[in-house]
Amino acid sequence: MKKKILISDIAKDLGVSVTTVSFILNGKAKEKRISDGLTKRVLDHVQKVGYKPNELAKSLRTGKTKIIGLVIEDISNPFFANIARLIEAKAYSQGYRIIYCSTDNQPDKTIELIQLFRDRHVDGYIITPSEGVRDTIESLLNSQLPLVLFDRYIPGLECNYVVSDNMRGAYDATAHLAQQGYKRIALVTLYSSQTQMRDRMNGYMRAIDTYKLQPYVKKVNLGDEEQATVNDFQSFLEDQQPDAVFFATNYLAITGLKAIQQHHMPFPAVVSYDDHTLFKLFAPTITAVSQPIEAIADELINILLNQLDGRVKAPKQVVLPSELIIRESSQVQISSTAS
Amino acid sequence: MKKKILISDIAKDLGVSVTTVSFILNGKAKEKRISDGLTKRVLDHVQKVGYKPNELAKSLRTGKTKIIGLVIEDISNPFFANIARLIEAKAYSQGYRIIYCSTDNQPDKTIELIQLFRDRHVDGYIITPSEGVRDTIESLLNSQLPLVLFDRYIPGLECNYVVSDNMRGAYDATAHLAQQGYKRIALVTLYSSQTQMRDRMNGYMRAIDTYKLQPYVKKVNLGDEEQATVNDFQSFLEDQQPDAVFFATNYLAITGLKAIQQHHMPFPAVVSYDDHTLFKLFAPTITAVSQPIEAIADELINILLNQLDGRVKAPKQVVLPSELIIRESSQVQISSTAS
DNA sequence: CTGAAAGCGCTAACAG
DNA sequence: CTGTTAGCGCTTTCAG
Repeated sequence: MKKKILISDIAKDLGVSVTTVSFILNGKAKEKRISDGLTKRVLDHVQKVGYKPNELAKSLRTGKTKIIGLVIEDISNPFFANIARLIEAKAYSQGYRIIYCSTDNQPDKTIELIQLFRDRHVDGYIITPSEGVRDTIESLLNSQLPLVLFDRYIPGLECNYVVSDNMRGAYDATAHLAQQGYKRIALVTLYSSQTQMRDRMNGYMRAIDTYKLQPYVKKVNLGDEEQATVNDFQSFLEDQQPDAVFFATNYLAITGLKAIQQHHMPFPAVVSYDDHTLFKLFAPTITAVSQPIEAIADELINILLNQLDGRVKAPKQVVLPSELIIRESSQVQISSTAS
Repeated sequence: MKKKILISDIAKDLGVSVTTVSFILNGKAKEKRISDGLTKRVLDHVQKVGYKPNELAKSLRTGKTKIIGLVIEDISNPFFANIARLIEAKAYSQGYRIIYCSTDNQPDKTIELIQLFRDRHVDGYIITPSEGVRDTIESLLNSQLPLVLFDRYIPGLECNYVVSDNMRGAYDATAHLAQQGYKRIALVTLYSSQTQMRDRMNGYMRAIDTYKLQPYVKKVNLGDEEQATVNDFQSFLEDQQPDAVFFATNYLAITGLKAIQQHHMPFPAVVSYDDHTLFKLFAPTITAVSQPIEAIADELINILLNQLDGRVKAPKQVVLPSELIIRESSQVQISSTAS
């Protein structure tokens, strides 16, 4: 069961040179005009003795690792986990593996992780950039490393990315609430000037303008303890008495729902950016802006693979539409506590 | 920005030998009696020019990759994603990276993935074994590779594992339902003879015996399309008219809840094995058997690190208690459709 | 078609 | 304390 067979062993076994074996193993038999008979003989023997080339040596020699580095905000967030899952499947079918780390959206950690992947010579990068990593990304770009950002991008940086149409999604969500007759529509978002948050804010504001409403914005810290955030929400709800709340991410929505339920306050209308498996099971079911997860994953991996194949392309920047899935939580009229 | 600096470059720069530099870089300065002055000089210079050793070459040379292979059923399942998250953090702090793949619980894929990791010379393995992978695991064991299984184990195989006390958890859940006065308590589980499923079944049956009830068991296929499973559930519910249902996994519970809601049937009592962030927000809130995720992750990584450190240990088999979190869904008395 | 041989960059005997 | 050097296992010129 020892895996000690070397390419030289199999060359010796068959009385041929390692070069020949190497060529055959790397599919260059035809190109190098090696006879079909020999090719088959080698392949059969390799199969029989179960020889597996040492990928490490291969990588050292070729500079290719066949590994993609996935630098993601948080793998335990269903949105990211689902994307990771889809990317993994695609990558796998192309012979690439995934190595990943979660950044918690902390710049230091993100920078360190990217460096780590770089030390490990991953072939390509898929990254959700946190704030303050522009230099690091630029350095990757300068080194011509295949790279694609997602969920958010870095303004002004010529770079592949795949994001959803956050502005439009947020506009649609807010407009929908306005059309339902809600007057005090609040936005709950993060302290963050990343593009996805900024765009959701802008979409919200545009709808507020369109419908001539007043904005009510609550910002919270991503890192805070959940119960603190819950309390924070509750005082916001009490102070501002919104009759509808648009949450800028699904974990904000979840925390918000906790706040609402724990306090047994009148249930405001609710819309979440990002859907969640269970939102359709809630009572009431939760209206959500659903990002096209599959399309995002597809674009990501395609862009990256194209780069990896050396088809050097101009930066590709993809903005995919989100879909507003209207459920009960934005239609219940029981709670118009509007002034 | 080119990262082309070699260890020989820095040796040359400083007029010392590569050995010296290598020793210093690997923390063997003291051991090799290299002067503090020189050590500092080297370290400073390395810092200054930003030299990073090529990890690939290092790995090829030492046989260590500092990578842990995580072979998991499905990274998009919150239970696994959360464990992955915790493992990642621990591993990271010890200088290990994670490389992962999802198996969908398919034997072929699992075997292939393990082989892949092996080719890549990962230093250790954390695996949720699917059925039919005994030989592969044994081969890993024979090769003395650090390895720990979790969520389920392979009966009769002397091997590290970390699981929760599935039997007890299932017993507690079922007993709780019985104590609440439910008479027709159904178990919804998978077609699977893996240990975790088998033990949950056994726990259920023991409670059924204890309380002298009749068992009602529904098995479904993991791979089926969700809507098919939903329909399947519905006919089961109609046929058997259980007044309580114990779901053997949280995704079964979620699918089950969909079935119940879509059909607007009387809401039976519900308990889920595995908790879920949103279960406490449901109406009714969902009673669940909660696995000690942090403890599981801790044990996993500790066992693995101990092995990686060469502290060869006798196989360690850890069974952690689960906790029954009683919420509304197992107490609502509105729907005792008991015969 | 095939073989010899030069590395990829680093570690660690071994010999000063 | 330090330098020389032999590989780790594989790919890939460059000559046959």
